[in-house]
Amino acid sequence: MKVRTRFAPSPTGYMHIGNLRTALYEYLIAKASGGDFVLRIEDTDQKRYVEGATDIIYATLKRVGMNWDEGPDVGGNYGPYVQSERKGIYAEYAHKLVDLGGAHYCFCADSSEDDDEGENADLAAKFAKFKDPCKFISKEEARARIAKGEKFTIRQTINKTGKSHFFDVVYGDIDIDYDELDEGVLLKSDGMPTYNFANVVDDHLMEISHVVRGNEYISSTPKYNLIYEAFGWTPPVYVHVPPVMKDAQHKLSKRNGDASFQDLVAKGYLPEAILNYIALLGWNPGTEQEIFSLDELKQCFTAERLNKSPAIFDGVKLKWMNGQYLRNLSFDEFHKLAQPYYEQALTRKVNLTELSQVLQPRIETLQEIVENVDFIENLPTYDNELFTNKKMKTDAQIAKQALEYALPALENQQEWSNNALFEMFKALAAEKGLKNGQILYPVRIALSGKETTPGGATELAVVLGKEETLRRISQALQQL
RNA sequence: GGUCCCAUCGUCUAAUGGUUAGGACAUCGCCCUUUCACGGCGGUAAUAUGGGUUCAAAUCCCGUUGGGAUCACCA
Repeated sequence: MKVRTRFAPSPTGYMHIGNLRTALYEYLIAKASGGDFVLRIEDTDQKRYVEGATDIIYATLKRVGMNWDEGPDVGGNYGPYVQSERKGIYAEYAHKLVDLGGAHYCFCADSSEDDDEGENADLAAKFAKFKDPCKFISKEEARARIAKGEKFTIRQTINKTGKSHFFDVVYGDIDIDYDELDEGVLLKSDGMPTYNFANVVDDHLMEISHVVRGNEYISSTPKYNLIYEAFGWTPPVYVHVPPVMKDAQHKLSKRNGDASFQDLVAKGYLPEAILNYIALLGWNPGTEQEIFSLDELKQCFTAERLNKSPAIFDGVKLKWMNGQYLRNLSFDEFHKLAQPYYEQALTRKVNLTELSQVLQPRIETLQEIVENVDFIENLPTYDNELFTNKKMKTDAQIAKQALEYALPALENQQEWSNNALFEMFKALAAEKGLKNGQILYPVRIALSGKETTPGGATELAVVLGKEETLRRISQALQQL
């Protein structure tokens, strides 16, 4: 049997990290065996629908290279792939389920129109405890009332007692008492299905073989199995995954202001690095390899190595990993990705090629470019105390001397490259009886006004260009 | 509260009865070095807890504690 998985997000806003990880696992399970990855939009709750949300889903999946074989935009043999367009299908199956004894019509008032949350909870408690009184209304009577125009829902009927059992790839054998199961609404009074019904009907009709979803669905899985059973359908393989956490107590969520995929990209993280990092949040290959491309993940992913316990999202490690990806980029790729950040931070014309060269091994997110190049745009005012450095054996006095030597030497310098400048300074230091650092350190301070900089004195000189270099050294000499 | 699930360094995790409990991030130290990084080398650091079972338990069983999920006309 062909493996088919689906990513079935609700278009309610941003792409959350947890969602993306679930999508990744679904994609990998399918692709590990050459199966199909299906995209289905679950928009049965019109109240929560957010305009543009599906575009974010498309864009994110495409950006990380997770291409879907079937979906609303690309079509397929099992469409439509948007649930709101499948309304008629659910209604048909829901009425059929009533005939099969797996559901019943219910005429209880819609408590969701009630603003009082307390009453809402009371009603829920009533159903949980006594089950639904409407289940005793005969089908004939119910259909007569519906024919008269009375509002209704279709509610699941659960008459079984004892324990239900199912196997989950991650959690193993799970037993849940049928008494714990609610006779929940399957088809709402507006004719739309609830998730509880739509996902079963769609997963069956779309021939989904593996259902991958958050472990919060474990406790309702027996209800879905009852529906499969009533229809005579075969349930899918279940893969419930633990949540991605912000800390030990809280899930990662947009509501808490936690970063979404697009937030991270905007902060200068590479999509490949984000994907790599989240793949390892709850899964490991069984080897010590940590850096994986999507293709490599396809090669070695197995759902059996998925973890049971929640994983805390560690931004520090993601940063490290992003740094690894940045360093593995070819120089040209890095330079290209850096451009927007240069445009944002610099108006002065400088040697950007040299700048990229010094930045690439130093930064962990592209956003860090901005804070690293501030001194290039505007030389900060600095105290002469900055020239004092114990290890370099310099102070303001030595700096003044060193810069006085350096200025004419730089003026005469023809080849303005890192190597040439470095050789020139070395020779100058030797000639004047100074240590290399005693001349290079003051030059670097004069050029940057900062204690730490990306790159050394000569690299900064190349970045700034001859004219600006001379200007900044002269300025330093004036204040010394 | 009922039910279900989870529990190895600070964090992500490896070890499917026998390991000096391994790796990575972070942290600390050293080396490299024109500052800072990068890179290299090394250190600190974990089986929540109490009982069993076994020659042997991180690993199997039970309890405790801690945490999470669920109990919607949301998904």
